[in-house]
Amino acid sequence: MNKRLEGRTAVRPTIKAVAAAAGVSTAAVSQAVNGTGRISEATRRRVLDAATELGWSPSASATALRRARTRTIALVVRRPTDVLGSDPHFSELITGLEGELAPRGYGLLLHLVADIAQESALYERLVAEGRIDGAVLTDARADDPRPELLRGLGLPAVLLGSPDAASPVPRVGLGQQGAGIKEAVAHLLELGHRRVAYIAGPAELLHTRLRLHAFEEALAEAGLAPVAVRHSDFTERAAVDVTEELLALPGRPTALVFPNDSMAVCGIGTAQRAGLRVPGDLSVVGYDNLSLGRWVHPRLTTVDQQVQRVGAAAARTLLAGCGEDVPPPVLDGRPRLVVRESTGPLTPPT
Amino acid sequence: MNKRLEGRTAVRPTIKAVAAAAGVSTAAVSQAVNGTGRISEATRRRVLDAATELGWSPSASATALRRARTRTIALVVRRPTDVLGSDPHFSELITGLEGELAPRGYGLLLHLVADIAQESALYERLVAEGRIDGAVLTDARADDPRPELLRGLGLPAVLLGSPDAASPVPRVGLGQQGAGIKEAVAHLLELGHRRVAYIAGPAELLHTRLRLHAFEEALAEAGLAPVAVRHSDFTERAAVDVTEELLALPGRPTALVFPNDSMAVCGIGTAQRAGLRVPGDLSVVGYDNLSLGRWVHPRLTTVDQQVQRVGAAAARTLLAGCGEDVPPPVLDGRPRLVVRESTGPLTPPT
DNA sequence: ACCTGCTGGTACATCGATTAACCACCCCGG
DNA sequence: CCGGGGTGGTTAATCGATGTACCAGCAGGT
Repeated sequence: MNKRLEGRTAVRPTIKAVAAAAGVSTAAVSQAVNGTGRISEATRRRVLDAATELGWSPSASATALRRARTRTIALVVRRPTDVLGSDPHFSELITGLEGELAPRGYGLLLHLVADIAQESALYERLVAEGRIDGAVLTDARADDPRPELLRGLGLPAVLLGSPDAASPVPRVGLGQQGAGIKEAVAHLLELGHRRVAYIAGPAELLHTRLRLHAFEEALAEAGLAPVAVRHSDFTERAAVDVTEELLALPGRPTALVFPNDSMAVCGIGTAQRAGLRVPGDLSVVGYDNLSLGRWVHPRLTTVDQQVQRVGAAAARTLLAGCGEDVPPPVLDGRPRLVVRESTGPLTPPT
Repeated sequence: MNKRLEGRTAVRPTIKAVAAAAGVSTAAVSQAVNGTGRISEATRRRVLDAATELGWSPSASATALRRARTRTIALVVRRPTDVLGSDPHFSELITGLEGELAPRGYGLLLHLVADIAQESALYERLVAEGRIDGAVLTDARADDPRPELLRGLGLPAVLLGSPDAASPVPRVGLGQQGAGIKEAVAHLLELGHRRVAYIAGPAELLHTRLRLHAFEEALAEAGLAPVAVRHSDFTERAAVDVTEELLALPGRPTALVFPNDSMAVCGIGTAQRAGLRVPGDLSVVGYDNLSLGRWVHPRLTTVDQQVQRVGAAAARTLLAGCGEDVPPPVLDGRPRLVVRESTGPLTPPT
């Protein structure tokens, strides 16, 4: 209070201070706080009181050093395509993760990288420095080097994506990944569409393949083939370019299926600019069920895949891998189509 | 290689192993790596070689314990309104921060909280545990308790917002915060609009006040007053509700100014659904220059405030506060209007 | 009286790195 | 031949918490 020279940094109390205040040894404090060892209820209470009195929490660095546990999980986002910005995916994922991590004292370390090589190098550094206890891998790809890498590094990890496939690390995701797209195609067919085009994500991503496969299969079951299939990099720019190209096609598609909602919204804008009515002349389907889609005009028909719940499940799996005692994640359900206004039957010009 | 029982976790090398490999003491290794002490160039190289050979990096926990420095910065996001998801703000901010933090070995610890009380409690815990070296405070409010709190805790911090005001912690942001809105109003007036309404953010946020004030001032200079001013919570839902209300007003506004782009997009959708043409019957201005806005129909007129650059500047300021030797941030410029298609003169129905 | 067993603690080594204090050695001038 | 001053390291204490090994004291059985 009346210290003349208030230091730049307030000195934080250590376990010693608490021990002194409670009149016990530091070992006793440790045991009282962690519930280990043999400590009478009376002294335990005395210690805890002293701790709150002094505002003491065990130093994370010291505990981490001693226990070789940092209570930190890494989430690395690749951003050549600025997935973080354009894709609501990540905010929802983070929300889901945090909901499970925070209550258990775990933190989420966020990093951005340019490509998968940088990402791998980053994991190696983080592990070498002992900065993290686990990692969440997003955007599973074919021949993904990361699961093998992390297994080799001995770092617990989960890979987001279809839970079916075998993998060096656990996979967490809704089952029947293709179900949403199949539903979307069925919906379009029912509306009378026969010329449907598909805008896919980057070819190297696993879910791109799964969904594309589902799309083609669903069409094939009706004896149809896609008017066109284009791969994209998830950017809004690509959405516009591809849409323009597809709309210029002879035998123009009457329905477009996009790999995410922001692209779908841009696709709608592009179609409207070209003088087409949505859905009168063109139906559009998105993916992810971004909240924005509920309010644009026309409201977006899209696929919901409950990213937030997947995030929560991923966190639990990871915590279990870190030796934490958590209830096993339950993840039922599958991606589901949400029908709104951007899909409909073709209507003659008024 | 031929170990029978490969442990779950690969044993990471320590400084001792490196010392042994290089034939020196651990002190020498430390000095070689940190460039401190007196070490000959020859042994230094030998040590560094041994380190890379073994794939050793100093343990973050041990270093943190010794140096009382974690090389971690906290970013806490309040999400009653899911700012993370709806606002591109955060992705850009994170991008800007990471660009400066990562090259210096700093990490970004991300947390989500419900309200400012939880946020304060979180800072106290993070500091008590010594988990972070600094914090980025977003969404400055009137009577913000956080700067004072963090100063009291001795934690370096920066507050994003107008750099003018005095504050217990440095503030980083573009100057002339109101400039963008003033430009927007001037633009609307020039287009002939006289009935302009303003949808503001939450009243307690500082930038809400600044912008609102700029808005009212700019109108007043032309001898006008706002048709209406409504506060909102940044959600898309609110955008729709407020827009519907304003459009039902007697003496309906001919131009709407929104506090962010996703709300503006929703506002446009709402107007269109009500049968209004944008911009023929209603002009709409957003804020943030979200990339989506470039592609919707009509393309969104908005205000760009270079969040990414602000993020970079914030990171530098913070790093300097942590004793890091960084070039001082330069942050010139001011928010600027980006005119696109969602604003225009009123046009008679065709 | 003496051993056993239990309760409730304490002393000390340890995790991995940093750093102040110290020292061995060599060169050189006097 | 000896002292002074570099050079190039080493030794040992330390950061804060944890956990093993140990010990004091006491009750009870014989």
